[in-house]
Amino acid sequence: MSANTDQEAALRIASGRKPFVEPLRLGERLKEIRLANQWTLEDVSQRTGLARSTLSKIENDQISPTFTAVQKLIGGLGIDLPQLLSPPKPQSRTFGRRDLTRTGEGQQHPTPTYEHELLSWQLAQKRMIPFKTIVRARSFEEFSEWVRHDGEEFLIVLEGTIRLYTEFYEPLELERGDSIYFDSDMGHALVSTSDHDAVVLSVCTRGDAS
Amino acid sequence: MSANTDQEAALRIASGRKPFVEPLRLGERLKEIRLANQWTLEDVSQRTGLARSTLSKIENDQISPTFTAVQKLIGGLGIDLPQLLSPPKPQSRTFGRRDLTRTGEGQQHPTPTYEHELLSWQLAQKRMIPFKTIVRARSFEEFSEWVRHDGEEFLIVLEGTIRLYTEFYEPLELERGDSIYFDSDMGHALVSTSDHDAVVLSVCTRGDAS
DNA sequence: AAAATTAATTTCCTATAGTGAACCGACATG
DNA sequence: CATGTCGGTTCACTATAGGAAATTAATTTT
Repeated sequence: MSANTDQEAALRIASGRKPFVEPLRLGERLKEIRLANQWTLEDVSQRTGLARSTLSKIENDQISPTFTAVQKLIGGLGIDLPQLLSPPKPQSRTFGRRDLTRTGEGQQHPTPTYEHELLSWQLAQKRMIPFKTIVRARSFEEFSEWVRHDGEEFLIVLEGTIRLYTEFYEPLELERGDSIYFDSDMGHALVSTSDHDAVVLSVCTRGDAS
Repeated sequence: MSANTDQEAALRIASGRKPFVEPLRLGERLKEIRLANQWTLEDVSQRTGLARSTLSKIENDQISPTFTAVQKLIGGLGIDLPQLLSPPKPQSRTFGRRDLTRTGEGQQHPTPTYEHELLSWQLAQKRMIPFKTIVRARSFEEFSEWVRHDGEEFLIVLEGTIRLYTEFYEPLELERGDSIYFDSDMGHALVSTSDHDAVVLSVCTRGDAS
């Protein structure tokens, strides 16, 4: 009866997947905030304009609130989203999260020029995004635009050799084992200079605020 | 026809409340992100598991996505909530940093059990610390204490096979190509289970305090 | 202890989010 | 120009979130 957790769990089991600490317990957190302020469901209902029953169901993970409902919550309770989402009790941690990804079991994201495989994708709230990329492109001309995203990126060549183009600099030839660290809001692009496709591992930082 | 603004406004007036929450146009922002990456609705559908039609309606503020839908969005697009909610960023820097490290040219830090090679060590002010480690240890007994440090760690096996011990969990056997992401304040330790030394690549987050 | 009070849950119904399929331009290609 | 096909919107339908009221659980009152 829990909102979407069952089917997801089923999926996870079906696909032989493991641990995963993921879905941030929004309901739990809401209840925590409510109790901390000694509010009753009725109080919160007054403040947010949501029905008591609805609030109860949200707290018990029986429904997944619509985004407008979430907005009413944060508006009515005078909190902000990160507060509502941040997992309860960040300080006194008595456990740790971990998420294993076996070779080839990442989340695949194919594009014409690259083939990305997102690693550790089952773990939410990460500060880094790791992924493997198969580099198909063979010439710079295949790109219409620079790749560009906030933050920093670390990259190491796992297979083959590549040429890394970056804005403001000369292209670099990277061989297997070579690595590079750069500001990823600087335009960049990769091509394989091997006869076969090259494989690189990247780790990006993720914009914070939480 | 707009997803929630009308009723919310009415409510606010009726209850004499002040508008805390900016009426953040989630749909608009989503479309922005989608176009910035040159994704079609179909692409996003693939990544998130949401229907094309649903995405279209979200973008046009015809529906208010359920929170599980929002989670699928941020999961599938590899972004986080603040990013999805905050309006576009001022951008365009006029330079960028980069630091190349050729194979074996990192800064060496030998210890009895591990041999660390710090990568991109010439670049200061990084948000991530990448390094290669040659794992010499062959049994858990060689450790007197858990390794433990603030933040998060991503690790992938480059050569050989290892066993990863972590607090709170069972040990894991990792083969070449397998990777794992974990909270590094949770105690952890590595041993090689190959006949030769194993090599792993790690990336740690850096505490913003230091 | 029964009755009254208060807070959370559950029920049952309605409103709406989510889906697949059909539908529309806008561009190709023959 | 017919004929694809590609990206997006709309439609008809199903699944589920949200609300009003009944139910349950726990306290307090008399």
